[in-house]
Amino acid sequence: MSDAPHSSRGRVPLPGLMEVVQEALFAEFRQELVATGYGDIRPTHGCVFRFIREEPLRLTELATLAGMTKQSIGEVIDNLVDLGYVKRVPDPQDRRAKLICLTARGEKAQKVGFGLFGKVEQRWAERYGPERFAQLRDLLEEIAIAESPGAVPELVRPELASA
Amino acid sequence: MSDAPHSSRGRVPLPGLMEVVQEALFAEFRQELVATGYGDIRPTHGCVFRFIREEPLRLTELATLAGMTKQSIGEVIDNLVDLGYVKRVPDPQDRRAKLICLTARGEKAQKVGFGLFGKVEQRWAERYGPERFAQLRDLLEEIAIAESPGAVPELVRPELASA
DNA sequence: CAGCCTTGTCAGGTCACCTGACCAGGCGAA
DNA sequence: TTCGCCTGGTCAGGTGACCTGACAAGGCTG
Repeated sequence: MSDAPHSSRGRVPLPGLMEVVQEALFAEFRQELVATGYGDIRPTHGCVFRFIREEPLRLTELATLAGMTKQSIGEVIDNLVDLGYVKRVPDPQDRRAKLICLTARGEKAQKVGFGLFGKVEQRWAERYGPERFAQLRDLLEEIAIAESPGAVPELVRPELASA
Repeated sequence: MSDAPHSSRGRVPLPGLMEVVQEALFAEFRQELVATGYGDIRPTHGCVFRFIREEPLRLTELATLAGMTKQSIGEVIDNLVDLGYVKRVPDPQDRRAKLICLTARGEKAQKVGFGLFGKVEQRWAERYGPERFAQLRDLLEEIAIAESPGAVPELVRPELASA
């Protein structure tokens, strides 16, 4: 009782707080995605859509970028192939390798998805104050780069975020 | 190219950003926890430690608070019983029910855990600027309450956060 | 062309959840 | 008081998203 606003006692642990906010944000995105007709895209699929751009990537490269094993990424890709969002194309440079490419449907979905991230974020910015929200994002970006170098390739390789 | 700092293009999607920050924060907590000798406490166990205070709770109440099924919470409790952090005590009020109580070891672990959350947060605050960091927390709290009423019982029932 | 490294796949395991079925015990109405 | 219904907890089994280990097909270097 009579805790100062930012004292150490009586505070909700920050990780839990971040988790509920992140979940709410993602849920709103997900809802939009479903409403747009892409309900078959699950959160796990993000690890593929995030990284493939103009030039396709190999499964192994994708695994490294996503910080997952080849097997796990392979399973996600199997799934996306079944759904018609990506295809495996034999790599002309190396007969062992396969290039993972977005199909036309996949490219469209990716564009829609990135657009919805922006839309939801803008909505939240208006809801909670553009200035404060911009500060939130700036600090989060700063922390992300400082704490997890390499975990945010889009920040290190900005060409990845150009979609 | 020549994007304004906060334009909609070329931005890392916010949910991903939050995820890496949250993960880094939690990893630092986890590391401290291990270093303090509580390496056998896994992230899943949080759903029990978070909610039990002076008066013990029933499994069902715990499940509701945690937003999980009775079965899932039951499994977590089984595990914590094996580790010696909690015990099941028959409820004198209702012979069907069992009260979930922290053992002495469990209470100590809980106290240490909450302390470490505070410690890590304070370290981050110093690292990134106490003012900015306090603003971050404030906005996150505001958003959490607004977006997920009920998902942060500690904010709604502040007595839960008094440890 | 022999031996080693890389690419992707197959098989199987784990962890953190879930649903469905069920029993023991409480409780209100007949 | 006892019958039928509701509730607390457990047992059994399933799923999704990862993991490790083993391996064949193909490239690369001496």
